[in-house]
Amino acid sequence: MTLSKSDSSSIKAILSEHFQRAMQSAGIPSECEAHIAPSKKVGFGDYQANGAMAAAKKMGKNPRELAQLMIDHLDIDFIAESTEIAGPGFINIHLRNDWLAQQLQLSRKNPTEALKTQTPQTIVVDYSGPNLAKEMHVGHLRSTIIGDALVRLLELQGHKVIRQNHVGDWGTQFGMLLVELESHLQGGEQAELALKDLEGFYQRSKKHFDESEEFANKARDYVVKLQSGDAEMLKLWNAFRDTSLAHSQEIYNKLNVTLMPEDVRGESAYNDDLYVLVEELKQKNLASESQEATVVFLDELADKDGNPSPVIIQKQGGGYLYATSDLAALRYRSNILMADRLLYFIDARQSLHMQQVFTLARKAQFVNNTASLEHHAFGTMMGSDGKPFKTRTGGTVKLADLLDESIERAEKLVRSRSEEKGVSLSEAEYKEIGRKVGIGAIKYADLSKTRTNDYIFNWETMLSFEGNTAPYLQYAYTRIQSIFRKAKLKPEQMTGDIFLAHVDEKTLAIKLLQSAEIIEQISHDAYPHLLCNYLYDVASLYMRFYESCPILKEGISEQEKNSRLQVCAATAATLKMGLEILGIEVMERM
RNA sequence: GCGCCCGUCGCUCAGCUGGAUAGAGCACCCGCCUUCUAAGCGGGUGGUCGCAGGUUCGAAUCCUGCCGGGCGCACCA
Repeated sequence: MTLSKSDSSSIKAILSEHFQRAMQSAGIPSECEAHIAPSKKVGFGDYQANGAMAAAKKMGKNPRELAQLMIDHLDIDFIAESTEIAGPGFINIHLRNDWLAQQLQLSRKNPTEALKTQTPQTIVVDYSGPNLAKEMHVGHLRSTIIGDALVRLLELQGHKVIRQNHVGDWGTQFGMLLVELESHLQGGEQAELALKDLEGFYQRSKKHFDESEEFANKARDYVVKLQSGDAEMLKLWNAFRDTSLAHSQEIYNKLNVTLMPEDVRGESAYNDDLYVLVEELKQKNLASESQEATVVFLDELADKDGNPSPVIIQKQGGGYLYATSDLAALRYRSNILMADRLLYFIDARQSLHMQQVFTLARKAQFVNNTASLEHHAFGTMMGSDGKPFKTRTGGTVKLADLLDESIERAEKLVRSRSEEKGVSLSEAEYKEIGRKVGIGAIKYADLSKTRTNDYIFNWETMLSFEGNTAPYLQYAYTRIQSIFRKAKLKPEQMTGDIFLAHVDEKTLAIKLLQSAEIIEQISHDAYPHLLCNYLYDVASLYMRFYESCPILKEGISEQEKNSRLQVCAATAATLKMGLEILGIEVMERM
């Protein structure tokens, strides 16, 4: 039998299709599913089909007998060496070693082919979005790295991905910032220098605003001038914006995040759309005046008593709010960027707001009917006390400081470990490894937690170098590299047949062949922790294989050595690909 | 008050489109380095899955109600 393209996508897909076919021939109603899943226990085969019980229930038959009937109609000899019925009607499937070996060999030739989507889409991803008035802090970490992981994953699948960094570069606060900046520039100072400490600059201008009536009045005046397009103001604003954006870019570079200056499209970009947008909403009879503001009442989000949910789109005095610019951005992304999916990686506290904006955009037909609007919310980073992560003195933790501390701690750990082992690396190597491990640890600690939940930040856990951490995965990778160095071979050059003789080889091979399933799932649900868990499984199974299957040692035949080296190469490739999706770098040694 | 999220070994977290004996790391105990990096591997101790009902052949997972914690609910973003 020849396998179609979709057939070859994953073990699960192949088994599902064949079981479905068998169930059909066995006269089982088509709405019944095979429910194929990897087995959780060693004794239960490699995969299992759990659908017989539900189908038997529906048909009023004995589940074990029905399972037998399914097996009788099953044609999976090419992939499975045996099947057996267990318990109330589980079908345990034992996969063929030669088939797995062959699949692994195929995947070695073109590792990313199985990941490619059959239906490429245009996907706009909104993430990071810092407020340019202040320095980036820990609160920006999750949006930035989760969004970036999804962007990388979707691009790997072959989608057209458009990054949108919706920075806060507009609004009343810029009045006071521009007044403050102007006084610095008039004193002959360069913008870069004046804004070196962005946080301090913000605090000082806030202080002046609060304490000086004259300063405050000037600030209000500057806002009006800026928003009406005054050239002097724009020049000042651009100086501020450019400097602040450079700060963010520095963080992105350090974090190994793919956002670039051209991905920035901030609130200011929609300034000219806001008036028009509000007028349109009025004309469509969606917006009305209420308590001197312009408000849209959404019946779709009404409470129990039927009170509609209010969304203010223009406040008293005519100012616009973030709901208004979010709507403008939504329309731009759907109509101009032609997005099939619009992904938002924003704090869970914005859930109601996002729901309102999405509902309103649909109602006003600002977005294409078929476009998928998705808010992928996430929880908060907490300190060891279970409260939002703060400095010892209760202040906001700057992202730059957090990253620097992590790099410093990681480098120190790498050095002390090397000294213990008597290994000595060059100064440059220590720096590079420290950076990769430090950044990797901080990102992985975050990405490996379920996105929607709050999580507790802990230096010791994430840099303990044990368990489900970035360093563990990086270490597994370097172990493999070390073998190839010793064998004087290159992983990518390995060819020839693979044999899966040992049970630990087989288990690892099955796991390696599951990467496409995982990637596919994450592309829908946007849960990077699934990838982390998968990679941890891969690394753990590799470590086990490493212990039980000697590769370069005496008494190993050339054929076996070559086969095992290919298993190593496949593992390294999977680890590297997975870590690259997460934006975590690997190294040759550590 | 209404809405959203969460409650799983001592700690940090998986598992939640219902499936077999609830998993992992840390901590604790016992083993494994003259051979591919011991930042590793194997084994063990430890859990009435917040509580109570319900649906089901089967519930940590679905439904209802409580208890406990976090967050959000009109002019900041």
